Amino acid sequence: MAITLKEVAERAGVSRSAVSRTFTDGASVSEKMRRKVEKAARDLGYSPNALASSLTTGRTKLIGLVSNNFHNPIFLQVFDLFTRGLQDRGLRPLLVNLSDETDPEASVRMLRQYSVDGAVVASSTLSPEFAKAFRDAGVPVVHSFGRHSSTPQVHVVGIDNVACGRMAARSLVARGYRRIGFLGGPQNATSTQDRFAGFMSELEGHPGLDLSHSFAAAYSFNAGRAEMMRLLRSEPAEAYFCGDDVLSIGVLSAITESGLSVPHDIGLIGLNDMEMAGWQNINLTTIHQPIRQIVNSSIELMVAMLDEPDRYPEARIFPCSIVERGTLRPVT
Amino acid sequence: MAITLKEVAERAGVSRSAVSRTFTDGASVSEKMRRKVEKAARDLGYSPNALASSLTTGRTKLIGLVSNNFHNPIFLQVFDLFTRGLQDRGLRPLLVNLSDETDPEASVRMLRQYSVDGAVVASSTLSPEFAKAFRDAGVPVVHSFGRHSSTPQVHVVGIDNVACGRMAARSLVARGYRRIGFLGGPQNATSTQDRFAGFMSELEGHPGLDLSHSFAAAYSFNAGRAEMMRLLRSEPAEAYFCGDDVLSIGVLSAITESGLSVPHDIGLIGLNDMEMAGWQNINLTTIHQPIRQIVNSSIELMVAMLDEPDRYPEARIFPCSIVERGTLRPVT
DNA sequence: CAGATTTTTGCAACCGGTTGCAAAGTAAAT
DNA sequence: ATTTACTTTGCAACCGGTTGCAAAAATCTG
Repeated sequence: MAITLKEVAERAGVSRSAVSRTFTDGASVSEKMRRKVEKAARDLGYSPNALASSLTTGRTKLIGLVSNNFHNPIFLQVFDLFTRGLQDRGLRPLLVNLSDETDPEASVRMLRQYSVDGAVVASSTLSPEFAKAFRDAGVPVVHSFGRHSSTPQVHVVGIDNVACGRMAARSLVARGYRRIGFLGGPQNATSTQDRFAGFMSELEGHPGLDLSHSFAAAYSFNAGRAEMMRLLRSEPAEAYFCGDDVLSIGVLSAITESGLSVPHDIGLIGLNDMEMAGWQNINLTTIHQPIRQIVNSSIELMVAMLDEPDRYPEARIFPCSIVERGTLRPVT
Repeated sequence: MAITLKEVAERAGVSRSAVSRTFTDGASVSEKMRRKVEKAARDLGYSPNALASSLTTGRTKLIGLVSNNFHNPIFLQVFDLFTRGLQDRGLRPLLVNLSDETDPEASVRMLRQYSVDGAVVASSTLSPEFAKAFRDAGVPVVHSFGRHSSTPQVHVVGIDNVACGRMAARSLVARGYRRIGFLGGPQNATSTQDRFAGFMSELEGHPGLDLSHSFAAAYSFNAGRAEMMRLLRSEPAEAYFCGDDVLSIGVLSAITESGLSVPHDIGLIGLNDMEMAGWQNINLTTIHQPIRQIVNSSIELMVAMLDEPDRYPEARIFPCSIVERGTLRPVT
């Protein structure tokens, strides 16, 4: 077993409180005492037990990092940014993989058992109610990549997917496309729904367009490719707004495999601007989602909430912008 | 604050031990008592504090998941498999992102403070000494994707990178390539070193070959592309064994951008068989690394070690195999 | 039904820390 | 040298559980 406070105290010939205090900053300890204790601690190789102290302080510095996006490459970056950002602030990410779980109950219970100081729900597909379950259980929560709302029930950090849908629509119209398709991710994902709604509402304002839409089974290469293959069997649209980049790349693959070319035969615009979209052999025109800012802002909010748990729920929405690459024809 | 054992005990009119026992399986409690306690617990919404109990039981069910590979897409799958596998066994992954950290000391200390039951080091670039530091600190550890050794100091699960290098070499020779290059990942990564050693040792047995080698700055698209661009400025080899798939894809991009074609002008073989390698617009010939088995086996080993911490260190090496796709010319 | 055996329960100490409070020690002020 | 004010230290209770042990209750035997 590891060295305990008591052993250090005995070795240094002081009380247990004295040892505790030298390892608590802001506590009252004389220089002489501190040196004595630190020496003993060093000799013994002592390091304080964070969990035992959490019992009395009520703080574990554990943060639940809850996600169901373990298949989309952008989430590797998301995890990278979250773990580094949290670590830099002395917080520890306890990772929860929801896979197909949609019921928050089990995760909430588990995170409460481990007394996490807070939870970050990082998902563009889960509903606001999912995140709310954490709040209701008394766990401070921020929903990253969550659904935009002007009156959120929990802290939300992300983008306005409806506005993104509109932006994509405008850019297709501006390029003179008339037969326009929406090829979304899974239909039950909030991000899909919002992008779809924004896209369609913008296009409704433009008469004479020929609109269509369909949904892929997942945000994945294979789902995008399969759905595009299906669309190619009848007459496809002139241009598609795809649910996200990885879906777009599958679509791209399907199109070129069929002997058609992009953007000559079919135009394509994605969303996310993942690293791969910029690879020269993909070169996807897409809408940039400012991931780094979203993650950092989420962490800031989380940290703020640790001091002020009842902070009024806030939505932090970051603007997106189109990154012009090679999968849409130029503006006429 | 959350409901405590004591409150449940008072409500049920029984002792605290009784409550504790109903939530500890294998403890002696009568049916009547159990029902009484469970009712009270339900009424109050009680769930036991895992960390408080860890104080006496000495088990937290926390497992440190330590990695420095937050840029290689295959690690998203690795994290997915690890988190799910651990969760399924009632264990909780505490994620540690090393980024450029190569000194284990800080991570070891941190994980000890949180009393993790064990640690998984998931990295193909860190040295065996890194993992050993955990063992030396009394933290049961398994090194996944670590360097193969017949006398390992800690449990290692992965592949034999030397053998993979040889396998790649043989396949290039069999296809009649004579001017052959090794284009590795970062030179200080153990996986790079081993693949290089195996590759070269095999080729040395074949006289009359023209060998070359170089190393990319990282296992990344951009590093691969940049290094290939450089090689293309003088006379490139006929075929390359690339450090890994994501590197290969960058190399592929550089080649086609230069107006050359694969495998007509230059052949390419990667390593990992990541999902992307199978995408029809990439179609990379590569060596398959059985990630799922490696992760599952690592978890099994970890679980075994929880009961038997002094288990003799074991190396579990899984065979790799070539996946033939479209970036090498056919065997002559 | 008494006695022996087994099961269930509560007491109290413990896990590794923290912290309010009062006593002891130091330094400053008179 | 006293008094006053402030700092440092230790005591003891507490955080939320677990567990060995012995007493109490239930069950089994003959």
